[in-house]
Amino acid sequence: MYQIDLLSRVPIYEQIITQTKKLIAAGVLKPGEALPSVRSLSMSLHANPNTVARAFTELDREGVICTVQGKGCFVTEAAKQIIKKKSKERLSDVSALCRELIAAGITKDEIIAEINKINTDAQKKGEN
Amino acid sequence: MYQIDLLSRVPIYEQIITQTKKLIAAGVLKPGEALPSVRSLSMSLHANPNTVARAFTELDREGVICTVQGKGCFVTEAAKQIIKKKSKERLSDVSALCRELIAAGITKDEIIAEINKINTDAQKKGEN
Amino acid sequence: MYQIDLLSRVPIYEQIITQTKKLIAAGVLKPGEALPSVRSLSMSLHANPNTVARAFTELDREGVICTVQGKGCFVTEAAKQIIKKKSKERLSDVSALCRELIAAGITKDEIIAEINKINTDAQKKGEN
Amino acid sequence: MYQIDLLSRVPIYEQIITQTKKLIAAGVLKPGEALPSVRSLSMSLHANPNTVARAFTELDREGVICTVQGKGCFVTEAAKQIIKKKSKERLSDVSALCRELIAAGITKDEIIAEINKINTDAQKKGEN
DNA sequence: GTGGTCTAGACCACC
DNA sequence: GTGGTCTAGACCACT
Repeated sequence: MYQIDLLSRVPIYEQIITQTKKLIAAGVLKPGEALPSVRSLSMSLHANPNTVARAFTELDREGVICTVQGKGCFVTEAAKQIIKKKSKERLSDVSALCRELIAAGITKDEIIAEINKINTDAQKKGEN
Repeated sequence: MYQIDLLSRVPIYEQIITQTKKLIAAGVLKPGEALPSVRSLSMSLHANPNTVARAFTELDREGVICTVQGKGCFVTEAAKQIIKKKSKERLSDVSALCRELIAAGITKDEIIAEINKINTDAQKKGEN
Repeated sequence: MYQIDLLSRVPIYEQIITQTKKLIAAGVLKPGEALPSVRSLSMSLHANPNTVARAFTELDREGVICTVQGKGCFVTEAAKQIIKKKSKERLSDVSALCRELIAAGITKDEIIAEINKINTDAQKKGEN
Repeated sequence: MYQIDLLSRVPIYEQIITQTKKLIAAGVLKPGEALPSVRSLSMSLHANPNTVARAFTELDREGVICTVQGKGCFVTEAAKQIIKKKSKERLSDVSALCRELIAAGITKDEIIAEINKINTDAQKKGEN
């Protein structure tokens, strides 16, 4: 289910957070459904249980999942909504990155052309 | 000349690299021209000379500046070209970031609208 | 494992880079294997952790090792290949040095004789 | 007469020393002949007079030239001989460099092939 | 004056 | 535990 790159410079716990959100946004993990346990996930990802736990703690803090002592973690009803809202805030990251490229001589058109290359299949998956 | 945020989570040396490239791309620093000395820049930025030196070393390695022992660091003739080329490679970062947002339910149009907003700002700034 | 001359005019970090490559080329450090940690190596070499870290950063940049945050540095699969390729580029250094000696009156034969002397030593050492 | 690369990582004073020796070995500068003055050479090389003076001081120390106060610097009778002797000592540098390459997987034959590529014209020039 | 290297020791993020 | 960043201040080589 999860695709983690243990060698990436992106922290593993962050990759788990991103992947989990992607799975929820895509409808693979539905509200009320249980996430894999920390122990099983850490084993299948060859990651440290602490690392997985850290990711889940963060997702819980964001309200995307809720942790039930002794039972596991479950996707909240509001998960998709929260994820979309958080993502909207990240439009400023896109903005900042593009500003930088534009300052370096890349044109607006080149950037937009790159974005238009993105497979629209992804849009279908993400649709509410 | 430089605008550094000492409290940012972005490493200072990286900010110096980015800023320098921006100054070169904007034509503030021209080919053949000397950069501020490591010592003077470190003082004006309230940063450590080592931190500035690290940034300059990296810029030298990229071919954007050329270091001359005992004389200083100078913008290379190919600097602008190298900066643009490096930036083009980063279009994939934009793509990856946008894919992520799209997967979370943001539409391409929202992203492109955001970029169009930026662009008009950048055009004004680019007139310096 | 490492043999560093702290008094040499060759920078310590460069000696560490060279030594590490030598250890990999000789098969002492194998692909996938972990290098000594920055801290442990710096202690055993009586060098500063920063100096060792600088060497490892450079080796990572060259693709010879791969750094994993919180876990350590590991020899890459392509390490030997990269090392050999980099060394081939340095054949021009040999050429330049020899040209200089030839210009000063040393004959090619004297140089080649010197190299043949080395080679037999190296073959013995290479059996480790 | 001199060909100096002001941007090279090789110190300028060292380049001047090497070039001077090369000119003497090639017979362009003959024993008893005067070298260009520090002032004129520094101007033609766009180098600092101190830098040229440092090179000449070193050449004087080695016995390759002799400095006559108020008259200039002159090639000594023993110059060629001294240069050749010094160069012979540098065969160990070739040795060290080659050892390194061999340790990295380059073969003796590859190195010798590279050396044989060197234009033998250079040998004629260097001949006593 | 310039940049290059190194040390000592700190703090952070990640696993 | 690991590596990444930064500071403070030193010493050296080069111009």
